[in-house]
Amino acid sequence: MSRLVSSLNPQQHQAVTLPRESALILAGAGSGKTRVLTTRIAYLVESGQVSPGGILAVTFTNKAAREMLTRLSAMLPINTRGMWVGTFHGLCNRLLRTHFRDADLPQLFQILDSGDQQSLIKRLAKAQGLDEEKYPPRQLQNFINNAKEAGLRANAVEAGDEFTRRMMQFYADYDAQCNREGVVDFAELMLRTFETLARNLNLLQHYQNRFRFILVDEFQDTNKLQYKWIKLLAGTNGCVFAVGDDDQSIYRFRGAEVGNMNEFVRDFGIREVIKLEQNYRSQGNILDAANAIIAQNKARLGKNLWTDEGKGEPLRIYAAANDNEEAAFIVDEVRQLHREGMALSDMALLYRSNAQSRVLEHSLFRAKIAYKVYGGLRFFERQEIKHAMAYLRLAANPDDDTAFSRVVNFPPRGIGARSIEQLQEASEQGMGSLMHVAKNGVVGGRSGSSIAQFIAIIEGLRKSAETLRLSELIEEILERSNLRQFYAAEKDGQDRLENLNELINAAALFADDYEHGLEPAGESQADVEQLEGTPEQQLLAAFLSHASLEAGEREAAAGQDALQLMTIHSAKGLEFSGVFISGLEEGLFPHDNSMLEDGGIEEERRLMYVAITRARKRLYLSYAGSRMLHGQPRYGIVSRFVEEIPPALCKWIVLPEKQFDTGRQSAFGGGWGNRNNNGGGWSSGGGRAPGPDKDRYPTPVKRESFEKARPDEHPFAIGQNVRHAKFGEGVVINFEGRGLDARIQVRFASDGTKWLALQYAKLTPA
DNA sequence: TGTACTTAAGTTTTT
DNA sequence: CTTAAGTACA
Repeated sequence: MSRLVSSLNPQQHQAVTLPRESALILAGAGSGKTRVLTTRIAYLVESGQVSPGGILAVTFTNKAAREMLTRLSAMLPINTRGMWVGTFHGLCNRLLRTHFRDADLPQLFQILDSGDQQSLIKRLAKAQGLDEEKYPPRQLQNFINNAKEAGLRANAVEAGDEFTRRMMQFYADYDAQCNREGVVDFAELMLRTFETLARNLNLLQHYQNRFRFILVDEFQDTNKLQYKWIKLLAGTNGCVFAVGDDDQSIYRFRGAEVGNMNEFVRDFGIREVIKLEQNYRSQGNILDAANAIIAQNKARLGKNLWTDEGKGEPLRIYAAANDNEEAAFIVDEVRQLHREGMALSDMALLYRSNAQSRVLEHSLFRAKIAYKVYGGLRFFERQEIKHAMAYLRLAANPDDDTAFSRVVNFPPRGIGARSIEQLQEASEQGMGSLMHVAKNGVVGGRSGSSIAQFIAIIEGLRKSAETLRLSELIEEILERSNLRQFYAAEKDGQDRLENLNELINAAALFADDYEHGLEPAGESQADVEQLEGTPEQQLLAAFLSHASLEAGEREAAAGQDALQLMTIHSAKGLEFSGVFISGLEEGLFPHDNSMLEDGGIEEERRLMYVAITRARKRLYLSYAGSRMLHGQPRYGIVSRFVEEIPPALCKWIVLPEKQFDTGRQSAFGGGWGNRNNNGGGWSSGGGRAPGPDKDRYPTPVKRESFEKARPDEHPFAIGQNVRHAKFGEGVVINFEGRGLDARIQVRFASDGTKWLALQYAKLTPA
């Protein structure tokens, strides 16, 4: 016992050893959050307060769940089998599989991923003759998911206007269709579980009694429904250990409600909020910068990170003339750090939006620096894998229309759009699923026989599914469907073939784990209802769930030492010795779109906070005076977030060969160091803010660029910094018209982008 | 049915 | 610029 808690700091210790009462742990970045969570579980089990079966620990990602399990098995001598540790959706899946009858689901219900969901919506919208212009599938999907994530069924959605009423109707039809097919989408997993428990008192009490301790990771990311779900399971006597960080709440756009933290304090009568503020990751200057930035936010619970490890190096800031130069700078610094012994894999290059990776990749590629981009397609999202899985889904559930539509004519077997339409029409007239009407011979002629062929393939697979091993079944799918032959004949099909073979491999591995009880779908005897069906069916269902719920890493091929490229969002939770935050320009980061939303800037600022706190030792911030965006140059000024960092923590990098002149500040680089001419001070500090050391780093002007950018007929240059009497400072980004009609477009630091009539606008060079 | 061209749009993402 | 999705045509 003492072994577990002896090396914890006082706050961690307090959190881990709390008596049985609900608590909120405000865990700052790098404060040992996962450690506290897992040690708490180990402590509870080891001190005999609960048996493993009484633990429910819930996370958002499979990765986090795996990490927790790995750490737990290292801490506890006993096996972790009886514990319920998983993602919200994984745990819901587990509950629904066990209680499929109470949930009104077929035993082998399928899970639709976002792509599947969208194709179902498209199919349905088309069948209803819904105007795609007025009701874009994407919007319908959002409407449905938002409603479900708020815990609302179609009949509960308030519809004030005709438009909403129509979407509500569609939502109802969509749900009906899902029920007919026996499929559930992600949000449905949560909502259905919630409803099943809420309406079945026996079941609810069983689980409320069972889960003596509920632990929630990344609590700030929970949506309304997830919070309701937690409350329901906790009941009146529950004990919820919620760990989160409001300052790292960056997922509002997908339904996360930071407000749940305050709700939680109120609903559960939390007496004390424990703050973990000691940081074990970053050096002092980095933490000071993070603290200073996040302090600008008003809506906070309040927290300040500290370390006893010393200040470390200053943050390095670089103002590039353009995106290419920014990339070149990063390449040089990465090289240098690598030479000094920092592993490439210990460095991250972060950006706000994926599109920014292109230029960076280009430079890295030319410089022959190994890099890895996160965020690509995942294994189970690949086209060829989805096709193979569709056959597998039909083997498990022939009424899965989404799977049917995907492969009825793939590989092409001469079933045209008209035939598929006929099937769909028949299906809508209440004649059952696509497979069902297909069997009834709705389509005649040559297509009819092709369809019969397809049915025969599926029927054969269904038979095989009863006897063959999973990997053998997939092997058979590849052969009988002609998928393998099809890709073998395609000119670029080689990779796809390899992936298909990998699928067989993955299935074999999965089956192995499953039989050894490593996969949670194999239920423990403690549960109310035993799983039914043959072992083969269970395994098949588990594998299909696995494919939907855990689509695989978004990581490129692993192994080699490589620089890590990713968006700031995907960097959350990770740490690196060296971190580059690129593209720190107004409009890009904070992103333009965020400025329209209420609280948008604060969310962007939290994103900046997350980015900064990824760094252990060295942190670079860079921005570019101009960058190509959508094929056009876009001129930017330095992000407000750079200005919010106390200048004393920063060192401005100016490359020797870039020192041209010490004249007035330019323009082109969006400020090259001194954005404000306040006597060398750099705006935010006031007083004796050091900013760039002028003796060593004269403020450069990049002449060539400056000259090129100045159209003769205008008094201002594109890229030039200007001052407006009312709007303050900004940068000229465009012109329109000539003479008295000429208008000038300026991106202001505080008021966004505006078009001004050149004749009237009182602009002065800044 | 498949290929070639046009057109529009372009934050962030897990399950 | 780049990509995805839709349209026109052989």
